Parts: sequence; C-alpha cells; structure tokens
Amino acid sequence: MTSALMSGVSELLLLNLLAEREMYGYELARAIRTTTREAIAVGESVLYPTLHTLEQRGWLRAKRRVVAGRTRVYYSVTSAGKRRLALMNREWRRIADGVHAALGASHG
Amino acid sequence: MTSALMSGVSELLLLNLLAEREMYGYELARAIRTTTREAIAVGESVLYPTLHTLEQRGWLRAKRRVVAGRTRVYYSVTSAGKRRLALMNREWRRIADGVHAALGASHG
DNA sequence: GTCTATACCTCGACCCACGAGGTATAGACA
DNA sequence: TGTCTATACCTCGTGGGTCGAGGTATAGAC
Repeated sequence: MTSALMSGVSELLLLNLLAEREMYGYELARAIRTTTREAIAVGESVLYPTLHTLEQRGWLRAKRRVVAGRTRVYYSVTSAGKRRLALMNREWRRIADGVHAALGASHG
Repeated sequence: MTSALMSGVSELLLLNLLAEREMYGYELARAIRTTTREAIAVGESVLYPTLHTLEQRGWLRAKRRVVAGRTRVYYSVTSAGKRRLALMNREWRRIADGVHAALGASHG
C-alpha cells in the first residue's frame, strides 16, 4: 500500500512465494504480509488482477479446488514463470543497489 | 529504464540529488547515472515532466539561467520538498527491507 | 439471526514510465 | 559552408500497475 514505489513489487513477491509451493489468493495475501514482516500488504484489488495477468502471460498455472465448501484457486509457477522470476530478481537487485548507492552517497 | 519497478524511484533520486545542491535537468540525468553507478538511467521524457510536477506540488523551485548561450533551468528543493524527501526515504526503506526479507526467506 | 473471517471478483480513477518525436544553440571538423 | 555531436529544453500518446470502493457467497461462532 501507499506510494508509487510499490509498482511491480507485487509481481515479484507473488512469483517468489509460488516458486516455493502452490498457494491460493487469500493465502498469498497473508503470506506477503508475514514474509515481508508486515512491511508490505497487497490489497485484493491488486492481488487478483495481477494473478490473472500472470496466468494469461503463461507464468502461472491455475487449478480450482473446493475446500470446506469454499472455492479456492491454487496457483503454481510454470517454467516460463521461473525465468520471469529470475529476471525480476535481477531487476530488483539492480534498482535496489542503484538507489542504495545514490542515497548512501548523499549522507556519507 | 525497463520494468515497473522504477515507479517513484525517479522522484526519490531527483529530490535526493537536489537536496545537496541546485542542478539543472540535463545535469540531473547525468548525475543519476553516475550516483547509481550506471544502474539507473532516467530518460528525458520521464525527467522533465517529473520536474514540472514536483515544482507544481511545491517541492521544487525553478530558476531560469542562460549559460554560454544555452538556457538552463536550475532546480532547488523547498522545505516542503525536504519533508517529501524524508517521507520517500522512509517509504523506500520500508519496501526495500520488506522485499529483502521476503526474498531472503525463500533461499535461506 | 447477526457478525466475522474466508474467498473470489470487477470497475473507474489516477499515476507514472517510456518511446518517439520536436526545437534550438555551441563547437568541432571537413 | 555543411554536417555532426553534445547540450538543453520540451510534449504527446500509449500502456502498465495501483488503489479504494464495491459486489457475491459460504462457514462458523455466539
């Protein structure tokens, strides 16, 4: 939530979580909060459209399952999705390192 | 350049540079490349509209100056701009730390 | 019977990045 | 004189992503 700095981060975090094991939407929302130590929360209006887009692009695979009367959509990462994750990881590193260098230089 | 992960980063880097000393557009573009160790380059189609927006919001002050036959627009940070920079710094920290925690947890 | 948590979803508004393109001057080099 | 590179400013259209608000429905607690 908050700020333009979130752009693209949702995709990175989702792919990263799903590379470990398949999960469903609501579960992912909670997992993002916990793995980022409450630093980042992805709202449902970001979560679901993002998952649909990633599926359409062939990076995620979806399986509907009914558990205790509720329908869940489980997502897993395809091999193309793994390549995408690797790319986003590198991109994130590059940008985070670049920003760190620039900010660090100013008060050092 | 490249990727949605750049969103908001331009503003942060610009405010950060201008907090040190006043600079003009073209100079800022070069400074961003060097201070980020070539990791980040902000194109002119991002740079100029961003500077105008920041000025309109009262975070930057602009002064036109003619140097060696060329017109330069020098920008400096207002006190509101300094508060904005402090906010963006905290936001960046929060998100970068959150992403780091999430990514670190997966391959640790 | 109502309230909370789970579980999915969409819509419209808005912000920002980006490539492509446009204008103009200074200085070098032929 | 002509051209090329660097400087220095700018806009426009497109598209991607976020976000708040809202909508539907079931399970379980109280």
